[in-house]
Amino acid sequence: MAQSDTVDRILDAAEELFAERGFSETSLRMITSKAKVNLAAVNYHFGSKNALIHAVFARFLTPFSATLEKAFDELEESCGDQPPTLNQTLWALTESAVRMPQRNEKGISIFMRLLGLAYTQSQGHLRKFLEQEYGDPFSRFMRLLKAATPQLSAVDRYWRIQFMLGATAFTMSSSDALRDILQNKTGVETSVQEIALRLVPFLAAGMQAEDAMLVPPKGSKVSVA
Amino acid sequence: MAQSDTVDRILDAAEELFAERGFSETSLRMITSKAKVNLAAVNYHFGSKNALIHAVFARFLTPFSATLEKAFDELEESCGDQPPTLNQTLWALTESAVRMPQRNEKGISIFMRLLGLAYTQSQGHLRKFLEQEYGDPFSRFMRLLKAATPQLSAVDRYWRIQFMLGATAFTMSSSDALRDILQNKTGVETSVQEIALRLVPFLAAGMQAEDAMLVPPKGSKVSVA
DNA sequence: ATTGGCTTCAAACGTATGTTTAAAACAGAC
DNA sequence: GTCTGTTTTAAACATACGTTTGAAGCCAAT
Repeated sequence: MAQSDTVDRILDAAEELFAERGFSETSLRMITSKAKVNLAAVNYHFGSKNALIHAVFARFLTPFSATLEKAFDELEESCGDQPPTLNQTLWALTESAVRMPQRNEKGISIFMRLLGLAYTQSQGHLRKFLEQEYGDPFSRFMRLLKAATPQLSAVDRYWRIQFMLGATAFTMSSSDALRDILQNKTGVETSVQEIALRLVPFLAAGMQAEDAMLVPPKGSKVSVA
Repeated sequence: MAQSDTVDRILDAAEELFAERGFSETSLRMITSKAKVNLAAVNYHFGSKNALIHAVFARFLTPFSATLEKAFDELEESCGDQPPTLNQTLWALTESAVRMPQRNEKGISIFMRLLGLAYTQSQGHLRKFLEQEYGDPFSRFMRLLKAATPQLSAVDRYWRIQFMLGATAFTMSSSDALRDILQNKTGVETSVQEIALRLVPFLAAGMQAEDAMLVPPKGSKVSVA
C-alpha cells in the first residue's frame, strides 16, 4: 500500500465529514473509521486534529490561490491601464473557484461549505492559519473591489463588502442543506455553478445600489439621523 | 434569591457564550461558572443542554414573532388590497427587530449571530424546534416576499432569499467586531440601526437584480447551461 | 536472511463532557 | 417551630474525546 494512500484517505474522509458536521462535531474516530484507517494514523501523519484541519484547507486552497492570482493577472492585463469592473472582478473569482480541478462532483460545494464554516465557527487557529497562508490574494481582491466601486464612500463600500461576504459565506456554508430543501420542494436540482451564477448578479446589484434608497419609507420609525 | 434568578442568569450566560463560541464549543461548565450557579442547575431547570439551547431561542423569538405578526398586520391593512412592496416588507421586518426591547446594548447583534449559527451549525434538533415553533411568521414573511417579487421565478426567489438571509445574519452576527474595525480605521461610529439602514437597500437591490445580469461576461468559461 | 526505517495496530492514558444522585439548604404555610 | 415542597450543592457516573505508547508488520536495501 502506497505511503500516501492513508494520508489521502484521511483527507478525503475528513473533508467530507467536516463539511457535513463542522469541525468540533466531527471526531477523529469518525474520520478514521470512514477512511478505514487506524485511529492513531491521524496523529502519526498530521500531528494533531488541528493540523489535519489545516491540511484539508491547504489541499484545496494552495492550488486555488495560485489559479486566482493568475486570473487576476490576466484580468488586469486585458484591462490595460483602467481597473477591471465589478462584474469582471466577481466573475474572475467565481470562475477560478468553479474551474478548479475537482476530486469528485461534490468538490466545490464541499469546499465552499468548509470556507463558510471557517468564517462562522470561531476556530481561532484556523483563522490565523488562513490569514497567514492566504492573506495576499484576499487583499488583492479587496483592492480590486475598491478600484471597481469608486462611486462608493469608504464606509459604504466597507459595509457592502461585508454584506457580500455574508451572502456568499452563509449560502455556501449551508448550500447542501439548502439544495436538498429546494429539491424536496420543487424537484429542481441545483449545482454550485448555478448558485454562483445566481449569486454574482445579486451581489453586483446590491453593491451598486443607489444611495438614494438609503431612506426608510414614509412613516418609518427608524431615524436616518 | 428569587426562583427565576438562577434561570435568567443561566440564560444570559448561555446566550452570550453560545453567540461567542457556538453550541458544541460551549460546555455546561462554562455556562454555569459564568452564571455563578451550580453545574446541576441547568439539568434541573431545563432538563438538558439541548433544551437550554431551545430556551435561549424561545426567550427572544417568542416576543419577537408576536411583534412581527403585528407589524405585518398593520402593513397589510395599510396597503389595502394590493400587496406590500419589497421595501415595505423588509422595513417591517427590520423595524420589528430593531425596536425589540433589549436586555442590553448588544441584544440584537448577539441574537442575529445565534440565528446564523442555528442555520449554519448542523444542530438537527434546533432546526426542528425552530421550524415547529416559529414556522408561521416565517412562512408569512416568505409569502409577502413572493407577492412583492412576482417577476422572479420560484427558484430565483428561493436563492435570493437565502442570499438576503446570509448577508443579514452574517453581518449582524459580527457587527460588534466589524464596527470596532471600522471605527479603528476611519473613526466612524456605527449603530445597529445604521447598519440596517445600509443593509436594506443592498438587499432590495440584489433581490430586484435584472435576470439579464445572469450572464457571465464575454469570454467567460462558466456556461449558462 | 538480516537489517533498519517507516507505517500500522490495539490498547491505554488523561481529560472533558452531559447527566444523575442523594444529601443539604432554603422558603413559605400552618 | 415544624413540616413540605422546591432549589442548591458537592460528588460521582458513564461516556467520548484527542493523544500517546510500544509492540508488530511491512518493504526495500544490504
